[in-house]
Formats: sequence, structure tokens, C-alpha cells
Amino acid sequence: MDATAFPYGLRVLVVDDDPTWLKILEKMLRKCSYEVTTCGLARVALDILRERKNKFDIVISDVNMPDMDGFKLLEHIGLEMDLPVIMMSIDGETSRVMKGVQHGACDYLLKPVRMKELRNIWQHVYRKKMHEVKEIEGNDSCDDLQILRNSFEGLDEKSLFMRSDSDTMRKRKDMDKDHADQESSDGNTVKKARVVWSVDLHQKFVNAVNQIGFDKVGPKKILDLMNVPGLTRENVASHLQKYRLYLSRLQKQNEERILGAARQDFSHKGTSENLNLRSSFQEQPNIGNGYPHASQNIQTQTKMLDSQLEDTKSTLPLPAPDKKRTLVSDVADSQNVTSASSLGGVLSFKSLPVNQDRKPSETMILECQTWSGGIPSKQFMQYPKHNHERCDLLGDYSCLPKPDLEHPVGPSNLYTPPPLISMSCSMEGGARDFSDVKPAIMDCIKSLSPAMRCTVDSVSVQLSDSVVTSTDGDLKFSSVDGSPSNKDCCLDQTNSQGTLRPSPESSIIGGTELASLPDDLPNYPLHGVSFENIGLSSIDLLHYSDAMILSGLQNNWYDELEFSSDMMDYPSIDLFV
DNA sequence: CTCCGAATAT
DNA sequence: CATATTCGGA
Repeated sequence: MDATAFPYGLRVLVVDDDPTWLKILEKMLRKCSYEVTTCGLARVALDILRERKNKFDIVISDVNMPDMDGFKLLEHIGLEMDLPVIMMSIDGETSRVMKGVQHGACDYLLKPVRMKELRNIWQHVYRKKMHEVKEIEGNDSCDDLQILRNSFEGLDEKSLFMRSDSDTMRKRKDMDKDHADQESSDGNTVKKARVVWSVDLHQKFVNAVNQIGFDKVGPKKILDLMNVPGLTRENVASHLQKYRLYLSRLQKQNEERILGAARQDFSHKGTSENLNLRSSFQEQPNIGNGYPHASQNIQTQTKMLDSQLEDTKSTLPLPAPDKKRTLVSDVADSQNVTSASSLGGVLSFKSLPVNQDRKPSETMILECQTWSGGIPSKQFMQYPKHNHERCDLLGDYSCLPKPDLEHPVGPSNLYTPPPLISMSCSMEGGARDFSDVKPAIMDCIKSLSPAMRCTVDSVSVQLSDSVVTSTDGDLKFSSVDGSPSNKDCCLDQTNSQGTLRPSPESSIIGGTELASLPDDLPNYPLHGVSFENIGLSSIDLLHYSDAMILSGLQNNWYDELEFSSDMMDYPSIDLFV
């Protein structure tokens, strides 16, 4: 059998009354990428084994135990659970070794134990399994080895070695030339297998991060949540470092684009005929977490052309300056989107379905704040080599990986804090009424992601010159501030459902199920439009061109991979010019 | 003492 | 470059 391949996550129980040895052995075994449990007493070891039946693959026990003779333990184990047991002792007295083997030990190690020996212990498990299979099949012919091997692996791939996927099966470099493997138990000279952050592993990482909350993440917590055997805190810490670096780089990109967007926005200020709807995502101030990347800024600019305002309900094809945009707007039918960009932080719409009575000269500024704690609810780093080159435009990790079907991002095991978005609008001009504002808000939200299911719980509106009166029965504006130029209004319980795509997939996207959303969402000081099941948070919005978002392709992450390269063909003004 | 994370090493 | 290790500080 291939001695260079070793199982990742072999579950080893080490029993030794000497804590020093226990520690050393644990360290060495971990370096073999085994999953190690230590135990100082034979009795306790038995209890553990009984309690967690089938949770171990092999036992390594010292012969000399204070509470129970090592051989007795061996007997018990052999009798009760038939696990391979390796005995060890500090001396190599032949009679003892013999006794051990006679009692059923599959190996006898002398302290100090060598790394090489530990590296090979999995073969005992392997052999034992092979024998079992042989017995079952009543076939002991040797040329059936491959079959046996297959069935062995088939049976135990997951349970025994706990590989997260077949790629994760680590192979040791062929150093079995009998040289470097001579290190002994000091364990320091042995290089641990490098952790490869496969997409799968990274996915787990991201899930963990999202569960914990970005502001609260620590390597330890992530490690615990990931529950990947063999992975160390250091591994996670290192990866977290890279991840943060990546995010901050992203954010820098965003800021640059926002600057550009602001400039563009400014240039539009003169066009009084347009209704400007601009929404900017920013980090919730109260949850400032010290991570620069946690603060994202998206500005969504929505311009409504007078001509289209006349017929707001129509999905009239727009005078799209770019044919591709027409395509986009076709997909996102109700949006009337003419152009959009997210990386640039600016979504621009030439027209939006708005209320008929909208005054063309109004200017509304919508500001959204995310309350996901600044967490990208779904954030992937991905390796460009897996994708098309053009992904690089979005950075090295810009593409979404496939959802891991084996580890479905289900509501049960994953909770992504639903981003809460507070929107504050300031309107210049003749808005009198929340109904003036509401459609625009909803459109803004929808435009951010049609798949988003959002509820406008409340919106704080700043009106530049007039008190707003709500016409909707369930809408109520209350003037907070008498300042004529800056009225602060609050609107509660609007409950406008903006569900455009109530597809079940949308639950999966965000890794959050609508139903599973906690009712006890923290009451943020500012009421907000709550994006349930958003699945895309600000970074994502920045991240993936809205062409993508608006096309509704976000329902399929697989497509995303393709699309992320293709999306370059759907330029939006701010991003790709 | 543990844990974190920036700096540094490989 | 990606990951590991170190090391000082909280």
C-alpha cells in the first residue's frame, strides 16, 4: 500500500499517564494531521471509548498505567470495540513486547517514539479494515487488494479519515527515502503537512466567520466552528490574516471607486430635472469593529428621467447607451435599469417605476446602512486559477465558488446575520409623502438585488423643505426635528414586501432562511429597511457587478463562476469605462 | 497563562 | 505567492 499517503484526520486516542509524553505524542500525532484525543488514565480511556463508540480509529496506550494494567486495557478494547491498539513503553524488554502482541496489540512502540512510526500507524487501521472486508466477502485472495481497498475507502472515506473532500486528502511528499524521516520524538524537526486552503476549506472558514460575526471573529472561535480535524489555530489565524488583507484591499478598491462615483454624482447635480436617488452603504457606526474593510460604501444612484416618469410602470426599453445594458434591464425587467455598477459603488438607473405624482425636480438621497456588523454575509476568496482570467479584474478572490453540496449552506448550520439596512432619505423638492419616497426606496433595494427579500420596516427620512405626510394608512411620519431644512422623519412598520424572487434558492444564497431569521433582531437605534435573506451584502454588491446581480444570476452560484468572467461584457458606466 | 495578530520566515 | 512561525502585547 502507498505508505506516502496518509489519512487526514485519523482519530487517535492516546493513553499515557505521563503528561509530558502525552503532550509530545499529541503534538507529533497532530503533525501527522491526525485527530488526537489524549487521556491520562486507562479507565477514563475505556469510558471515552465506550461513550464515543466508533469515534476512534486507533488507540495508542502506554503499557504502564497507574490505574489499570495496559494489557488489561488492551484486552478490554479488543473485546469491546475491536479497535487496533498500539502499545508503547519506555523500555523494550522483549517479554513485555511479546506480551503486548500476544494480548492483541497490533504494534509496540518504544519511547521515544519516532515520527515515522506514528506516520505509519494508520496502516494498522487500514489492515484491520481490509481483514474485515475480506472476512465479509469470504475471499482472501490477494489480487483482490484493489477491490478491498476500494471498499475500504468507500466505506470509511468520510467516517474514518474525515476528509472534507477528495482533494483534501493530503499526500506527503515522497520523503520516504529513509533519510529525513529519522527524526525522533522531539517532533520539532518534522515539518507538518501544509494546510491547503481548498475552496472547500475556505468555505468552511467563511461560514464560520459569518456565523460568529465579523467583529467578533478570532482564530480560536473560527477553528472551533470549522471543526476540521488537524487544523490548528495558527492555520486559521494565518488564513484569517490573509482574508483580512484581502478584504481591506477590496475596500480600498471600493473607496477609490466611490470617489470616482462621487465625482460623477456631482456632475449630475446640475440636472435638476432628474430625481436622484442615491443610497450609500456604510458601516454601522455603533458596530465599529476596527476593521477598515468592514466598512463598505456603496452608493446607489438612481436617476429618473422625466420622460420615463410619465410612464413609470412600463418596462420600456431604454435609450440604453450600451446594448449590453438593455440586456441587463431585460432580465431585471421591472427595474428599468439602464446602467449599473457595483464595483464602482454606483448604481445608476435611467428610470425607475415611481409614483405617478412624482415631481420631476425632486432630489432624493437615500442612504443605506448595513447592519450586518460589516460582515459580508457571503464572501469568498477564490483563486483565480480556478476561473477565467478575467476574474482577475475583480481581484484574486472575486469569484464565487460552487456551493458545496456536501456541506450545504443550510439554515440549520449557518446563520448569517441578516444585514439591516437603514435608509435615510433626504429629499429636496416636492416630496410630500412617504408614498413618494417608498417606491424609490423599494426600487433602490430591488435594484441592489432583485433576489433580495426585503422589508421596509421603517425609514428615516430627511426632508429638505417640507413636512411629509403619509398617505399610506400604515405609514406614519413623525416629525422629529422642526428644522425646516432637515426634518427627520420616522416611519414605522411599513412592511412593504419587496420580494421579487421568493424562490427557495434565495434562502440558500444567503445561507439564511427566512423562516430562521431570529425574531429578536437587535433593535437598532435607527430603524431600517431590513433585508432579510439578503445573501449579498455590501461587499458582495461591490464585488459582483450589478449586471450580475440584476440579472438574477445570483440564484446560481455555479453560474456565477461563469458569469463573473462574462460579466465583463456587461459594462456599466462607472466600472468598466 | 491564553489568545491575538503583525511581522517575519519559509 | 500562500502558508507557517515567531514574538510582543492585550
